[in-house]
This record gives sequence, structure tokens and C-alpha cells, in this order.
Amino acid sequence: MIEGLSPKKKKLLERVIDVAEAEVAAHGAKTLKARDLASAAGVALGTIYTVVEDMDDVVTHVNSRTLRRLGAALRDAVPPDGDAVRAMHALAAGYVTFALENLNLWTAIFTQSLPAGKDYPDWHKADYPALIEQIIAPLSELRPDLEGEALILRARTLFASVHGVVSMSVFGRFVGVPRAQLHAEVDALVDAMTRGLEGVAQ
Amino acid sequence: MIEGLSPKKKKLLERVIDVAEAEVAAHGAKTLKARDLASAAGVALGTIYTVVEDMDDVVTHVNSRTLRRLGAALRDAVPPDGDAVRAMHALAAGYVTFALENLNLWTAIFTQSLPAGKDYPDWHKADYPALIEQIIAPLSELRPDLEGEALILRARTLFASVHGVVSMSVFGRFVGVPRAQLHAEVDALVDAMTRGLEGVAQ
DNA sequence: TATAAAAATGAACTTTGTTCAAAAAATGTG
DNA sequence: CACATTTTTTGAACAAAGTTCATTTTTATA
Repeated sequence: MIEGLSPKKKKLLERVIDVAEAEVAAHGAKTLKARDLASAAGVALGTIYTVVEDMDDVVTHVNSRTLRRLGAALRDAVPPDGDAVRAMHALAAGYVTFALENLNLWTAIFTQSLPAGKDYPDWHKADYPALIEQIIAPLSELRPDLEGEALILRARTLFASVHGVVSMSVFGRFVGVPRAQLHAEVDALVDAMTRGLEGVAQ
Repeated sequence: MIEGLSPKKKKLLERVIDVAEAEVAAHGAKTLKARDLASAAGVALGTIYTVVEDMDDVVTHVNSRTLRRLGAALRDAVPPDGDAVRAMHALAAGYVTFALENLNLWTAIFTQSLPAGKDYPDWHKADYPALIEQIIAPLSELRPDLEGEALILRARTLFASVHGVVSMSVFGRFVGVPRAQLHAEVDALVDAMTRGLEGVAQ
């Protein structure tokens, strides 16, 4: 990522990501253009290719930033004193709020796709766990019988279901929950999941 | 869509969509190329623009087809004699199976996005309800207290949550449920939602 | 058959990502 | 400091790819 970059190049990379982030936040990842990046960063077209592999790489950097901010938001969301159910609701609400307040950046995370054969770099994958990390503790409390793999698996299901509701709503097409009812419906989902999880065998 | 098209053009449009569908199924929507479409359909480059607005229009046609096939699959999935819980599980399983058996086509539905300002045509939007239509009846049975808007709202939440789990798993990145456990986790989700829905006030 | 309308064509234009030989700047050395 | 060497920057050039449209070809009609 920033491995063997000189301080100067590091600065340039940061500047390029700054500019890209602003553009994605304003208009989405689809309208990112190499020429715009270059001129906004104050360098010639070819120069950005000395700190970045290609345009996907730029978006991946932006997405890593967003994932880290999302991770921090979720860490801050869960109250230190509440019980597990409270924590779950706080996390879900935090996720909804982050998505709504970072619409384009949040969307960019989940709509990028690399050409066949290319894989995401490790430094980017390292940011994925932020999505479910905070869920595991309260879930483990609600389901003391789940451990290790099974616990993580259920945390993933829980996250993905909430993500789906938010995603469908934000996406706007199809049959998403209207924005106004999003928080309420996600709460209902978390309630249902929590109770369901308590009562379900296995 | 096919409004005022001559029989000849209708044939051509069908051929173009056939070719596009095959390409999307094989390699995804990202690699669709106008020149490939034209040569595979046996016409010159410019000719496809006499039956199609642009490349997004082509993908939208393919997606409408897939939505209609998905709708049919879901209609066929629910057993005529089972109870509501059975129906829910059958629908969820049908959705998972369809997604897995139509990976690229199913993905194309949810990853397309039009440039700012453009909206999807009505003939495409008409295919959206297929996603939740079948859910409403069994849900109404499980929640006789929900009617009209509230019932539909909850159906959307239910669909979106299942979709999220499938989507995260198929997407492969992030923290999705491994393919092997997908059916089981979706079942668990539906169980939880069903029980939760039964017990939750409002 | 001659004329008009419809359809098909593909060259040309546009936009965009990416490369790379050349120029410029920075760094090191005697 | 002058020169050589390395590093960095540059932007013209190239390669897709989508889209348009004047021209040609085909079809329909009188």
C-alpha cells in the first residue's frame, strides 16, 4: 500500500485519495476520472500512476478509509454500560446512521468489483473485520451456547441481514424500506433476530 | 420497450438481448461490449442502436428477463399445501437457489446503476414487485395484525434481510456467510424472523 | 418499374484509462 | 561548484469503448 514510498510520494498519494474521496462523496465512484484526479491534485496525468496502480486502486483506497471510519463509528456507537440487546440496537442504529450520512462513500464500498482474476490487496482486506467485530461480544452474551466458528457465522448473518435492509432502502430501486421507516424496521429486525436467536435450537 | 417496433426490429432486439444475456451469464455485465453484441447478433455496430438506447438499456432488458424468471421460480417454490412457515422457508430456499444457479445474472440486477438524472423505465420497474409478492400471503397469516402498508413494509424488510445474507455470501468479499452454510443460515434467519414477528408487539 | 420510406452500415468522433520516451528535478561525487 | 547519475514528472500517444450520423442498401408502395 504505502510500503516503499518516499515521503514525497506518500504526500502525493494522500492528496490523490483526498481528492478522490471528495469526488466519490459528492458524485459516487462511477464518475471518477484520472484526468480530474490529476488536475485537482495539481500534477500531470501520468503522475498519479506513480503512486497508484489503476483507478480501481484509487477506489479501493477510498473504500479502506471509509471502512476504517465506519469501524470507528461502530466502536463509538455501543454504550459501555448497556446490556447486549441495547448494544445490538446501538450497533444497528450506528450502521444505519453512518450509511445515511455517507451515502456515496458507503455505497462505493459495496459496489466496487475488480476485473476477473484480480483480487483485493491484503491491506484492504484487513479492514473488513470492522464490519462485524463489535457484534460478536453482545451476540456471545445472548447466545452463550455459540462459540468460535458458529458464533462468527451467526454474527455474519446478523450483519448481512441488517446490511441488506439498509442497502435495499438506500439503493432506492426495488422494494426497499422507505428512508423514513428505516431505523424502525431495522430495530424490528434486530428485535426479531435477537429473540429468535435466543429461542432457536442450534 | 417494444412499443412501436416493427416485427423485424423486435426480432433483432430479442437477438441482442439473447446475446447480452449469454454474455452476462458467462462473464458478468461489466464486460459487455457494443461491438461484441453487434457481431454476435450478426449486424453492424450502429444497428444495435436502432433497437436499444444505450448499453445500460441492454443490461436493463437482461435484468428484466432475470427478474421475471426469478418471479416464476418463487411462484413455483411455495408448496400449495404447506403452512405459512413452510412457505417462508420455501421462498427463502428458492431465492438462495436461484441466486446460486444464476450468479452473474442475479448479480447484474443489483449492481447496475444509471448515471445521475436517468431513471429506470416503467416497463422495468413493473418487474420489481415479483421480489416480494409471494411473501405477503404467508406473512399476513403469521401476522394477522398487520395489514396494508405495514404488512408490505414488513415484507420488504424480510426480503431485504434475506437478500442481504445471500448477497454478502455471493459477493465473496467482506464477511459473508460461506457458500456451504448459506441455506442453513438463511433458514436460521427466517426462523428467527418468523418467531420474532410472532412475538413482537406492533 | 420508379419512387419513397425504412433499415443497415461503418467510418468518424468522443471520452477515458494507461503507457512510456523524453524532459526536468534532485541527488550524489570529485 | 560543475558534472554525472538517479529519480521524478510530464504529457503526447495509444488503446479501448460508447455513440452518432451521412451514406448506402433494402424494402415497400404506387
